[in-house]
This record gives sequence, structure tokens and C-alpha cells, in this order.
Amino acid sequence: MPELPEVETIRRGLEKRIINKQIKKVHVLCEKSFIGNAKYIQKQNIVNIDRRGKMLLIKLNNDMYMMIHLRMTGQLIYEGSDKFAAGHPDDNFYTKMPSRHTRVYFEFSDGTNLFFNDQRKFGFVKVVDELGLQEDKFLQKLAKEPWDITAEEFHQNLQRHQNQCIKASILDQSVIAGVGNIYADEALFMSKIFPGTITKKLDTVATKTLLHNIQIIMQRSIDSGGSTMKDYRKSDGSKGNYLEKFAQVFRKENQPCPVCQSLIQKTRIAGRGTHFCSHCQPQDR
DNA sequence: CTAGGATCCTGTCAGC
DNA sequence: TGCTGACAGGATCCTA
Repeated sequence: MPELPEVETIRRGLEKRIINKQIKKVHVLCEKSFIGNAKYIQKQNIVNIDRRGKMLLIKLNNDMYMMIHLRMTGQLIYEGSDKFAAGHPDDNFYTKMPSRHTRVYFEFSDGTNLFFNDQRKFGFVKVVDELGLQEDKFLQKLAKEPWDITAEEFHQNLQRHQNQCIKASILDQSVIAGVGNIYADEALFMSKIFPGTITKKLDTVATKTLLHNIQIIMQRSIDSGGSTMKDYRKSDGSKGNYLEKFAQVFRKENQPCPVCQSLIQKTRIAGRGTHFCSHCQPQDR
């Protein structure tokens, strides 16, 4: 999915466009994608939009909340006076809404619409009250944001998984919030740590560097609008994936490492496709 | 308790 | 062309 920077990009984009708008009607096209009762949010106004890790939290004026998680292929597209699309990048960014991947959409009283699309149906929109939000299992386990956690806390959290490889550990949302497959590979590359390194082998200096690089990479991505900007075009004008430009190693297998020119390798670690430079991120540490 | 693998679901792509 | 298996920017459940 969309990782923390993409969800933050969505949060900022929606904050500018749908605050104070009234939800006239909720259209549920796929039951699995909508949890809770739509009647609690219909006729309500959007008060604010928050984010915890990769979870979007939309508050309504009756103190109900919509929790939105995009998982692997979720995206949100707003069509109003302009079009704002972010999340999983695919042709939906350019096609007519609702599309075959639209699972839920919100019709606002001013005639504009917000579409929740999700090819694989892993994501969801969930309606909860204050208590439901407090008791949510995911949010309860979720660690602090990359900018709020201290190097000591991060190192301590990592020690709960000392025999697991470091890549699996930083993907664990109870260790640090918001890291996903792209930023895990990118941060480990930047930190010169082999993704398969057993977590307990990393000393406090190494984990401090890793945290610092996670912060840098995510901030850089947020500053440029997430890695999934709708309007990104290559210099020749063709549709381009921002990721191609942003990433140093992610999906760059068999291309030269930007630091040492060795070819980037792709393998499978922690059940996920993993990209690294065998020269810059040596296995034996 | 942890670690690793299967699983949810749809679509695309490489290789026969 | 048609089939098959692998894989995908995530998280949970199950097993040992």
C-alpha cells in the first residue's frame, strides 16, 4: 500500500478539500470494504482529518469516526472543482469514476464525490464511535510516529524481535508506525544495513542511524507529495511513476547502485520482495 | 512468548 | 492464443 508518506499526502489533500462538507449519501458497492453502519455518517459534516501510521481518521460532527486503511491497493480520489488522487497508483487516476475498482464512495451535498477504490479488497472504511476508536486493536498496538519515537524507544522495541531479520522488524507496526516495503528497503540501503541482518546484531549506533534515515526518507517523500502523485509526468510528457525517480533501490533490480555502481539485487526476505546492494549492504555484520 | 508461513482478493506478467 | 504460477507499496491468523 500506500505507506505513511502517501497517507499523509492524502490527509493533506483532503484537509484542503472536504473539511465542513456534508456527506449526503454513502454508496457501498462492496460490502466487504465497508464495516459498520452508514447511517451514522450520513447527513454529518466532516470536522477534521487525522492520521496514525497508515490509518486515516476522519472525524464527523456527531463524534463518529471513519477509519480508512488502504492496505495494498487502496486509493482515494476526490472529484470536485479539481481532481485529487493519491494512494495505489494505477489507471484509476486517469479514468472515469466510479470505476470497476470503486468499493465505496461518498456523495457530498455540494455534488462533489470522494471515491475509495481498492483492487484487492484488503483495505476498508470502518465507522466507529469514540470508544470503538479507543478499543481498536490495530491502533492500540501501533507504535509512535517516526518523528515522535526516540532512538532509545526504537531500539527497545526492536529488541522484542531480536531473532527476526531487521527488515521484518521495521515492517512491524508495533515497532515503528508507518514503514512499508518501499521505505524499509530505502532506509536500510541508506543505512548500509543488509535487510536480512538479525535484529540483535545491530547496536544502538546502527539503530539510531536507521531511525534517522527512516525520518529523512519519509520527510523527503512527504515534501514531494508522496511517491504516487497523480500528475507526475516524465520529461518527455509520458505518464511516469514518481517512484522511479525517488527510489534508490526499490524496483531497481539489475540497475547500477547510485553509490558504487554494483547491480542492485532482488531477493525475498520476510516474505516480501527485497532490494539491496550487496556491496553497500554487506551480509556479514 | 516469538518466528515463519498461509491467507484474504484481483490483476498482470513471464514462461511454456 | 491459452494456461499456469509467481508476485504484488499490508496486516492478521495459525502453527510449531
